Amino acid sequence: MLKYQQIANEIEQYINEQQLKQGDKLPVLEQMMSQYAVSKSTITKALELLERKGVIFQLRGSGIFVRRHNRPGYMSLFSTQGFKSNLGDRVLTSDVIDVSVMKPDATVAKNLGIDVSDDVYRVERVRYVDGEVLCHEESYYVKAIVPYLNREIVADSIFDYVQSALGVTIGFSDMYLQVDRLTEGEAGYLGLQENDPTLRIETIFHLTNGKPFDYSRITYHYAHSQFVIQANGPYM
Amino acid sequence: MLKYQQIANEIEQYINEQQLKQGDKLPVLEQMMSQYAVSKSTITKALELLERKGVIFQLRGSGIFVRRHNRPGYMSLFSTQGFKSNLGDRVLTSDVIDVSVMKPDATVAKNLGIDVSDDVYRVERVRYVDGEVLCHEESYYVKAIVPYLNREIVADSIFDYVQSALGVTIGFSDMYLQVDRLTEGEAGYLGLQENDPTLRIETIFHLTNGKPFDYSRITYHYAHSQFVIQANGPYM
DNA sequence: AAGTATAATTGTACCGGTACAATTTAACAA
DNA sequence: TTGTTAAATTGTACCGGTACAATTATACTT
Repeated sequence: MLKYQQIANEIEQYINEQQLKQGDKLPVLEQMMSQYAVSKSTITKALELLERKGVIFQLRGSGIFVRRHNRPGYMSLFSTQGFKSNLGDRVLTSDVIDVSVMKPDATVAKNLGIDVSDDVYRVERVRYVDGEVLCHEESYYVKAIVPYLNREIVADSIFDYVQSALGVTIGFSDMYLQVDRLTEGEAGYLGLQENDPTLRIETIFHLTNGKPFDYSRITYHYAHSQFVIQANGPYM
Repeated sequence: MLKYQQIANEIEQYINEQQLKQGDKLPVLEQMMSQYAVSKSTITKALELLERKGVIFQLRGSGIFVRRHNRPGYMSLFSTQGFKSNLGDRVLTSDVIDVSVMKPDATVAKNLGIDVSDDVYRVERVRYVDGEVLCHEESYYVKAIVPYLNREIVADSIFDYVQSALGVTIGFSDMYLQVDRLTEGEAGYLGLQENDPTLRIETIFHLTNGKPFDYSRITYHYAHSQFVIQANGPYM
């Protein structure tokens, strides 16, 4: 692991262990430099990472401060989207409904930038947090990139698998949000009524080289999905 | 304006003017260095800014490439949240319902980190994109930080005003998302029916020094609000 | 006590450099 | 042609430095 990532992790761990609150001051840059025995720019990169993550904010002339939002119940939108799993102490489980190889329809092919004759894995799941229904997910993986999946892998974290077993690294993703009403089928999976409100998120995950490899449609249970996004400045 | 911001702007402008598409390659780092006559680290900072904004992605050993999402109809979630106004060519207007000074209730005071005896501005608006109802907004500004507002200012962009006229700079914000049903009153403003689905977003805007100065509750028209979020890597 | 100028603190912008890892291209061999 | 190896390309990590702007603390005045 890179130095600045390692340092960022240690600082975050320190904040959690010491149970620091919003506004609490961290050691100054110069002290961190000597503590971790690295140059200023390395510390700066570590802090920048934490700033983007919403863990700290920096104020020139003053210091480095802890940033915390004040609503414990809310999940980070990105944590439910394959990213860093900071659901805290909450447990994420899945019911696997389908894992199969198939040909994509026109919409799926377009979103994945492939041909309708190329193979994809189709995965359908219902996901739970602490036993409560969170969402229904239907996702498609480019088989040329993810050559093998099974129910066991899919029951756990697919992203951990492709990352560690296949050495595939996720670069960026485009998420499309929309509020809508549930169809009858979806309502069944979520234990709700047809036409109940829902948040639909379609996401296209790209590798670091820009190639799409996963297109997923998620339908959230409106009562069990409260999200937080920590944004930075006018320049985000 | 800072060098790296200026360069970032020029690069983005170049991409738009040349109508570059997803995957198109930009000049290499070294050429940019000589073109703008700055050091490598300055170019790197400019590119990093654009990467966070979702405008480019960089691939070591290969080059710098244009990133574009492929759904023209969708608005960036942050552009409707006071941030960079890249709604493209779409026009944002407002009906001002209320601008008044008052004492906050307990909830508002808590979210703004002030006392119920402190003054706040209350602003209520209905917002439109290209004439269609987008959302109903109710927001509260700490009067100690924003000492004066009127209907004219509020009809335009409040953030531009506080930024330019008051010299106040926005640091970061916490956004809380939730799907729910409309109340009768809200439905009236949005031209919808009671119990129709809606996206509610509460946002707390902070200054660079970490002090909250704006707490707003926005209720979106489900049929006219489609959002895109361009996220970066597992480390966001 | 309250304001005002001054100095110390502290993070950010920017420079210029070395080493390196990932990718692409070129050269080569089967 | 096809696969393999080597070399060139290209962005990233990390170092160490100077200058500076924003904040905070101090000393000084009134």
